[in-house]
Amino acid sequence: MSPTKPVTLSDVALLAGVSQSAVSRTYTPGASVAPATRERVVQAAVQLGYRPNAIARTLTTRRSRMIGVVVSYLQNQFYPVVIEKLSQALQRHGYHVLLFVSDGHETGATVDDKLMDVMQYQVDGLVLASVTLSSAIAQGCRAAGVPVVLFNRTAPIEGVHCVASDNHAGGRLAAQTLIEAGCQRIAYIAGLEDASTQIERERGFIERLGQAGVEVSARAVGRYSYEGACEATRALCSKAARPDGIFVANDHMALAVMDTLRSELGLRVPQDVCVIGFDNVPQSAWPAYGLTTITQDAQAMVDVTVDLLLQAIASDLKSEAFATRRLITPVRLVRRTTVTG
Amino acid sequence: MSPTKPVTLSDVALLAGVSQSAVSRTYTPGASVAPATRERVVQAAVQLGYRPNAIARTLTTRRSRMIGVVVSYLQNQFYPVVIEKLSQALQRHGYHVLLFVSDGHETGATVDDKLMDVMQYQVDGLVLASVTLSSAIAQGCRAAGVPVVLFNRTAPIEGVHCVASDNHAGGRLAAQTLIEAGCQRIAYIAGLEDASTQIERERGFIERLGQAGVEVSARAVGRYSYEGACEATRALCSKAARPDGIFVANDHMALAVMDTLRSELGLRVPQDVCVIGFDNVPQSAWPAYGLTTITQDAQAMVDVTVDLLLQAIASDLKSEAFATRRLITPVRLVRRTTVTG
DNA sequence: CTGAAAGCGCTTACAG
DNA sequence: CTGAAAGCGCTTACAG
Repeated sequence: MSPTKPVTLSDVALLAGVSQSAVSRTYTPGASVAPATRERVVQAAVQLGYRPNAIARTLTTRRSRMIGVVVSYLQNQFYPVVIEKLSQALQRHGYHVLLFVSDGHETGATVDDKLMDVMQYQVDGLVLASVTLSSAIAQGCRAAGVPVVLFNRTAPIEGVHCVASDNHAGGRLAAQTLIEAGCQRIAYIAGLEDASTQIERERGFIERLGQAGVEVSARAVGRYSYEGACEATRALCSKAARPDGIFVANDHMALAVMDTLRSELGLRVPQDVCVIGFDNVPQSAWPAYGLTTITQDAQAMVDVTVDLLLQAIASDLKSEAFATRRLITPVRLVRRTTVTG
Repeated sequence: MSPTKPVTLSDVALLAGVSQSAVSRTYTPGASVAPATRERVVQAAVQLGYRPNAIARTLTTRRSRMIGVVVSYLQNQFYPVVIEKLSQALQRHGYHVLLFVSDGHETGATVDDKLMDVMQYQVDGLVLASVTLSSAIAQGCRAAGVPVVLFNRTAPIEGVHCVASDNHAGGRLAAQTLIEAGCQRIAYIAGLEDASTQIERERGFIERLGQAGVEVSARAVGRYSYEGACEATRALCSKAARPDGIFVANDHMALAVMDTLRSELGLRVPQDVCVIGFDNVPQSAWPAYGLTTITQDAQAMVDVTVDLLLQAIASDLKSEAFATRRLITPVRLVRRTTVTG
């Protein structure tokens, strides 16, 4: 099983008795090759077991057909779902994903450094789906000439595209749902303080609450992690007047909130406290939770992202200008069992 | 924001007033460059914002420092965990992962075809963590000269390495646990019939049961999916003598089994029926489930995989022979609340 | 439709 | 320690 040395284009040309150009054109869609020539090339190619070298092609065409995607916390099931859909959508267009998992514990500088590695692979585009990433990096990548889209996140950076759902409207919906359920002491569990998604959801929530003349009775920070959300729940419920309704910044944390409420604090959901989340991850639908939540349509977000990327790449190719896009996907309430009414 | 044309090595050489070789050596660890030369190169490089082109380097060195990883079903939380750990371990060694998500619904030929795309990117190694993949593909990739390791799976293919946990011992442990709990009618819910992992777990299970003089009272196939497991549970419980103990081929399905048992069938776990899974995914520890399970140490499996890959790549470099490895990671019981006793 | 030639951005013997 | 040159495997004007 000694690795045989790879068959190259010129090997094929030799065997087929044609020029390298002819072979190359045979594998370039739309190039002009006589049927007879193509036939001989193909025969030689299969005989030799020829596989074009995508790396060499990248060097000459300056197109790698690779998209860098950066994520951080895969425990939150929203991200695996996104990776799966994104990867499949990209594959359908002949692209592949170069994955980069940023470790949440590292400092910004380290992450940014390692991310620059990804740039060295000449990715044709970059999707940043990590909340913890500095905005500087997005700017840096864009400056390097690669289209970048922030996924499930926004930032007012010229040239950096964003795809997110309507977090503000979602926050409002959550508030309304809790109000209509008759909750009196409404609390909020935040994600990471400076995440745009977190900020928008909270803003919409507070705004709608305010319109009904109610204020958030308590607030804790769950940092987007399961453990953090458990702690936040304990903190909230140790107060004098425990909340009877909680909006949690995402489902992943909301599941932790429910676990803590029921198993640790002996409280019933929704009888003692209503819980509403955001994202609609697969587990939210599992009977053990039946979480009422605001749906974020991952498929729509992915489709929009791929479309955007493809357009941006095409524009780059023709050196056309391509305006910065900030795309917002609609959101809707999914009623299950964790909010009364 | 017009994409500036990238700075190349020769730009740096020009500005620094040295040869390309000098610049190249400055970025090649261990190459001999005079400190003064290096200094001038580095200065020119930062001034120009130079980033080495990993694609060009790959073409000359024949090492891409990319590892292809193939997965299929990311709903099963075991895989996101693996991807995260694998990606991070690889990054630590200067490698990156080219991800390929195979769609479970496609036919083998289609998948294999698309997988061959990944090969065109000259990956230095391949880890196949998809149950549904044909073994032919593993063989094909290996023949192309790339080290391949089957992850969480085994196959007796010369030259194809395997990393899996001790599924047979795990199956035995599950049987023993159910027997000791006093279960009388013990059932099994299988994954995908022809998956090696599925087969080994079941074999160990049946073997240990046999030693205690008991037989599997019922068996259903869950196909590794949540929905499949729900159906399997219904099928099992519609029989005359419903099982009082179930070993489920993995945790992802076991959670579905518990949901169906409790919410749909109104049965208590473990009072009415004991449930034991395999993998120890994060959700199994969540209070809503508290699933008793056989732990598969993902970190250990990943570490072993990376180690193996690195060794195989190094051997290839020196054109040394490298014996086929089949590595088995130990397994252990994690008692929580779904089995009595 | 076809081929010869240059070039993509690097690395690596080979001399010096 | 350093540089000139060849080469990695492809694509792409440019002639014909």
